[in-house]
Amino acid sequence: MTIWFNIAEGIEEVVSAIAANLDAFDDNFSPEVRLADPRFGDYQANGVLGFAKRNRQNPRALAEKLIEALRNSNSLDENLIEMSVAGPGFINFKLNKEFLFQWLQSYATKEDYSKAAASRYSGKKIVTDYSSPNSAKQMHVGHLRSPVIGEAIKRMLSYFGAEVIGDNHIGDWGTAFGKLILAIKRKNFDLKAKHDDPLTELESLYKWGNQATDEDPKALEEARNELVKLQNGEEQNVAYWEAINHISNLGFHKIYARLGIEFDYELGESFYRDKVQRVYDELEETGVGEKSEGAWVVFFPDHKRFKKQPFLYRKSDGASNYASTDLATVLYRLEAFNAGEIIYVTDDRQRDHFEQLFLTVEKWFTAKGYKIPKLKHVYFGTILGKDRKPVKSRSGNPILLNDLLNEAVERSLKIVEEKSPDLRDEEKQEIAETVGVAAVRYADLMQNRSSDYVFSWEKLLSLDGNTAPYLLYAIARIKSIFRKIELAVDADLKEASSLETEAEIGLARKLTEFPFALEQALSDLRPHQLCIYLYELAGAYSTFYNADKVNVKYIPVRNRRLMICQRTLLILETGLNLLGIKTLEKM
RNA sequence: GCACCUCUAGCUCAAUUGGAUAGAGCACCUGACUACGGAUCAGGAGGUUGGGGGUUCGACUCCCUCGGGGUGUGCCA
Repeated sequence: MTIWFNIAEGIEEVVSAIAANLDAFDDNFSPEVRLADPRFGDYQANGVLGFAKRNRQNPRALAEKLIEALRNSNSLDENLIEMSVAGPGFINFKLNKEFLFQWLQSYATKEDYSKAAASRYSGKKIVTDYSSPNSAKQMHVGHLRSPVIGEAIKRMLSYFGAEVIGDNHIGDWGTAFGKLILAIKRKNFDLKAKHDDPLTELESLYKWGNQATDEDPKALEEARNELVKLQNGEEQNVAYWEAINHISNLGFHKIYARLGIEFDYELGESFYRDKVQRVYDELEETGVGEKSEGAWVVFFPDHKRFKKQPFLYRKSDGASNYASTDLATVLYRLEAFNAGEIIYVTDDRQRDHFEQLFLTVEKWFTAKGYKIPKLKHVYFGTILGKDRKPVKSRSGNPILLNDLLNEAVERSLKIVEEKSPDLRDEEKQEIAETVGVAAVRYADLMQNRSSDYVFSWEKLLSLDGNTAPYLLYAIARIKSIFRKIELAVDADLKEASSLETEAEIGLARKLTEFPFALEQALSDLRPHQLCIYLYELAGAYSTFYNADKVNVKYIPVRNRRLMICQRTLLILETGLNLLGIKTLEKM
């Protein structure tokens, strides 16, 4: 019998194949194999219930029929997997310890894992669009989720074998620059002079410009003119614009470096400024776009909302907006990258925009006969304060990302000094940096992305319970055991006896669930599913660690426990790496 | 106004997408071997899943309705 990497999927296939040969079932039957409550088994097939209902049959009898056919076929070795019918028609599968042991031996190395996983999405080409901050503004807590979630999704897709491009679609073009240039000119700000904190100064210039244009229609007119001059390539404004972006990008990349966020491309909105004309032309030529109230828009007569609320892709003054550049971006990603799929990671306030964008692309590409990439909006909840309003610090400004990370690292350092006073100062500092940054990232990732995000220092900086340090600690203890025994963590362990204790079996069972958890996280693009799994795994390890001593004298027992430690380490490190979180030797 | 999202233990969140007795962390209480790192583990207490109705073998999940909170809604991104 095959020892499948993803067990649920393996059972699913076997059951499907058997059902296909039974008269009682037809093509509409799907076994729906899921993880089961441990009281009943390891996996359960729920599909018989739904199928019986749809066809007005007795589910229990149908399940009996299916299980009998399964037994007769010998496709599942009953010495490895026990099966039974329960309740109204569930089919339960119980893996015995010999199966678990064989699984652990079949998938032993990093290469075994990545090879098994990479078959899933191989051949797919996917662009992930994440972070995408606006120039001339500092990143604050509101900018945390997109890069953190986006990086995790990119890495998971890549692990599954897809060819993934990470693109940072920086907001470096648009009306903000008119206001900024206005402010620079009126305040005589010297972009080339030395400034202590240039990005902060740019941000306050922008605020000044924004206020001025709000209060004074003449200033607004002037800002528009500056923008038009920039868009027409006027030399001085282009020079301002370049300097502004240079300063911004330096600031952004300091944060990315700290968080370990990596992009393949950073094609900002400005990159598409000479590509929007084609969008205008093609939308007009195909009749997808129309002129309305002076602007160019797309209506969707069949849509309950967008028949009245159009997608505005060219302003009445002829200028582009972010809809224009987003449209041009989709086309570029199709033609330059041959993207089969594009994933946007932004907050949920942009849901309407992306829905309209996707609908427009569909109409437009259909009319032109272009291949339509799969378009997905991976949205996340907004960051709120305790008052349910967008989060602010005491001064009224949002908390800066850099300050948040500094605080996290500081708190971690205190704990390191308390728990591990013997380490060198340098080492403590490095550990604190890793732990602090990991805690913040994990706190963000462990929460279902689509719910709103209530910011609290306490939550993002927590170091107890379901947090990154808990996972890192499990890793540090495993490594410590191997150091003590003076054995490499990937040493080939012969003479391992088969699993025996409750804690060993519990941990082994959890280990085999990794592919299922990963699949689940990826099917919905929800990294928190992986977090939940890793936390449960670390929990099962801690239970095991406290219950069964690893370094015992009797080698067959010691080796089987070491083997479980190795697999736990492998999965924890792989999983955290997929989430974009660095791991440690000691802490 | 219209549309969408949301409401689960004191707090912060899960719940395998309609499955079996709704689970974790924090906080609180009780315990743990001088055995490999106690940033740990074992246990306890804590629930009318916002209210009401419906669909069915089965509902936190789907439908209706009422209420609380939030977001979006033609020239910001």
